[in-house]
Amino acid sequence: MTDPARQPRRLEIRQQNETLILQAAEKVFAEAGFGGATMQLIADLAGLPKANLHYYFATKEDLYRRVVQNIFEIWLNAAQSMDDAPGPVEGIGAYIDAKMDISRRHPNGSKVWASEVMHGAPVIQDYLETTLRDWTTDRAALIQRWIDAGQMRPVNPEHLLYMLWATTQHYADFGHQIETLNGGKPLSDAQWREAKDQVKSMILRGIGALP
Amino acid sequence: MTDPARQPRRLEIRQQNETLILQAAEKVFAEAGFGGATMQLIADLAGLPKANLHYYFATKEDLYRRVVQNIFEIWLNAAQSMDDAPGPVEGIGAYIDAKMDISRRHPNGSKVWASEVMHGAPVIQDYLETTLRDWTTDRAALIQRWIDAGQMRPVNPEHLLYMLWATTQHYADFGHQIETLNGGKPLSDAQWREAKDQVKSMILRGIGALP
DNA sequence: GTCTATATTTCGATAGAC
DNA sequence: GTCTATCGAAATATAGAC
Repeated sequence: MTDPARQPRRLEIRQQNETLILQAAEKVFAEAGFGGATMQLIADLAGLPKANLHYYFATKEDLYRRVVQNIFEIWLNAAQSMDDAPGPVEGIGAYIDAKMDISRRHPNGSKVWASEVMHGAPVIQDYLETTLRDWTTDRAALIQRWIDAGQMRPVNPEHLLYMLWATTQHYADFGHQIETLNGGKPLSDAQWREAKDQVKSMILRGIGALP
Repeated sequence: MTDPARQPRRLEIRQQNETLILQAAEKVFAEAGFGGATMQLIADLAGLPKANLHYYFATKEDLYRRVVQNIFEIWLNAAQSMDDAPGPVEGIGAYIDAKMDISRRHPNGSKVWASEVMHGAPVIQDYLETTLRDWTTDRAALIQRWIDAGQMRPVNPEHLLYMLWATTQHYADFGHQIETLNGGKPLSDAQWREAKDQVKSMILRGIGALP
């Protein structure tokens, strides 16, 4: 009777349903935007009555905020790869690899983030001003140390970071356009490898870290 | 009485009001998304009664479609700069200059386009499959000729185009994030020049067109 | 061509039985 | 914790006088 496998505790039920709802919400918010998404669509995709969504998330905005926070944390974790590297080839190369992998595996999260920022970040402005600003300052300093050590050309670190974000996230946010230009078919495994190689090659050469 | 300056003809009234509505619509669609935008918000911004919008544009989607077409044509015109150039330094350099200028002067149009593509291009899919695909094929061939002539490294032309679009449009689409990281202030004239120089320098060196 | 009033639909959110 | 029924607000779009 108290076997968790047969009779899940309240907490486990809550976590399971929250995850289910969050996955459905990410997809619907990505495809329709915040304003275009409806609680009914999310509920249908999750296979739950609409009222249950309001039981787990008080408002549509609460649900949306959780979706945005998720992708932000995924990106922050991926950035660890940059910190332990001995130089830009390894550090920026690993960061590009990680960001490209996320664009492939979490395209919807990336789109929700992009949409949120494009609309003026009404919900996560505090993240931009605290966590993201601190992260950016630290990584700009790291890049500057590589420049001072002669490991790459003297570029503006902020604009390099913008280029890294823009280029890698483009494969998620504009994935539909890329797919259309690819004859209507998603990029294959080989094409994704090619994309990563091309992005790394052009950027690492662009900053003088590779000959 | 028939003086056009005092007594505008019907056609002129129509064009004036259409332009007024389209400008307001671009701003509202950019800030709220298609689903979040309301005809009332657009009407208020244009200073017209809501019913007048439906007199000039039958539906919200018709109005939206016109806004998306506008930015697309602006980008196509800007691409002329690439065609007459003797090589990648001049051609891609001029294209980056033009795209960066558009990101600064038409950030809302860029955001509406980005949002449309992110949501699967429900309204302008035919543009992607015809005009954009042809444009991309032609420019990829142009880049390939520069490669064959030894004017740049052998990169994948499509991925170079993606990098150009991503990097330049990022300054419009993620302008709010950039502004926040810039201390809450928009980029100054000097900072926009710096951005253009950095983007051109990194990309042109990345493709081996500059030493 | 302009504008007020309104029809109709749909949404977010909640009440209350189970 | 689940679900049906429903409320009240807000949206698109239109009717019809001017």
